[in-house]
Amino acid sequence: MSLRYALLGHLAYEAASGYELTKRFEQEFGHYAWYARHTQIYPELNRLAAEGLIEVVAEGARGSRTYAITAEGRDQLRHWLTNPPQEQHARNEGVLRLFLLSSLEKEDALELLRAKAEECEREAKQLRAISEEIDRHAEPGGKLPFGRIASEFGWRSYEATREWALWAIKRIEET
Amino acid sequence: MSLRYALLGHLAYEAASGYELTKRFEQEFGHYAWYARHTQIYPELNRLAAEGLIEVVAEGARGSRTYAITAEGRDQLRHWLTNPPQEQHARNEGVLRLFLLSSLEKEDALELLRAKAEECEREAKQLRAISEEIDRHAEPGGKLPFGRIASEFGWRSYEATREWALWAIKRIEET
DNA sequence: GCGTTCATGTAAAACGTTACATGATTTG
DNA sequence: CAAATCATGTAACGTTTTACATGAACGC
Repeated sequence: MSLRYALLGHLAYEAASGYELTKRFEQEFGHYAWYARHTQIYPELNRLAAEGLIEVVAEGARGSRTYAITAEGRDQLRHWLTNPPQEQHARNEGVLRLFLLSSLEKEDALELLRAKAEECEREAKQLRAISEEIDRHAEPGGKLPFGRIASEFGWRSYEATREWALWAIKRIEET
Repeated sequence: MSLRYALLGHLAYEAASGYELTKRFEQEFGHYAWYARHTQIYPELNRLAAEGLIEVVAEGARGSRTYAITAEGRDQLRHWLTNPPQEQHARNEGVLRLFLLSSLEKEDALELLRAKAEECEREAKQLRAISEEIDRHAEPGGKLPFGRIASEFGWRSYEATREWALWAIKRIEET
């Protein structure tokens, strides 16, 4: 069910083709929020169009179709966003791996944690650079670019994970 | 495929029954790392046992079976943990909702962000209290309790999300 | 002894991945 | 004109959810 709202959300920000949406799902958006492949995206776009939540607003080269959200789609998206469920759960392989580290031998765990801390540092720096780049190019007073809120969340998440990994290294070394 | 390693990881830390594992998946573990229901857990435990990766070490009241990981299971878990994939993606409805906020009207978005920031503050405090509680009860020099690494990750994640929400509120208010 | 919690299971439906498929347009 | 990329799709398979099901033990 979430996939359709992920798609509606993208299209609420701006019209796009299935191909363009697919690429976005492969970037920060799919990295933190919701990942999907083109094989799931195209059929869902067709269903959304059949239900009148989105519509084709342009056709381009190679059979590409640009979709835009309809008023009905915007209503449903708004309803979903403003009615969050009480409980929620995750399925994140990266975090799962971190949680299971304590089942490894001390040295194996420390090695993986050190590698993770370094990876997080690299990623945080990169996303911070992307954030600043977006800010430089944004016209002042214009709408907050879609990727901007994601990149900010991304670097803060990586930074928090890095600090957690450093804490875990210390705790494990103490034992 | 991840579910089996989540189960092996739990059992590598300590033996448990399907029922106990189910409860853990409903707590922090399922909240951040990997969520599963009993309807998925019990059949997978039976498969793991049939493959010799875990084994029944005790039978209790009401037909409960306590499983422990075998040497073969430990090998496979270690192999999985020490060979992480290059790319990884998430499917997290909570984060998805945050990412799509920018598609709402300014006031709706601000209201949700404020609610989120408060929720994160509450949760962070609670998990921090749980972390300290675990530390108080742990014997010094003993192994790092399984939930300890999770609760630390949890409160740091909530805190980072809270700070991000506060940043987003400021950015949206500026426009 | 009655309601709750413990403890496990199955089957159908929904969702997501992998493998396969096709052809148009652009770039060098 | 060949290779890369753009752009969409289908079908089989695997994973996860929902709905249904059963009975034992515990607390009052």
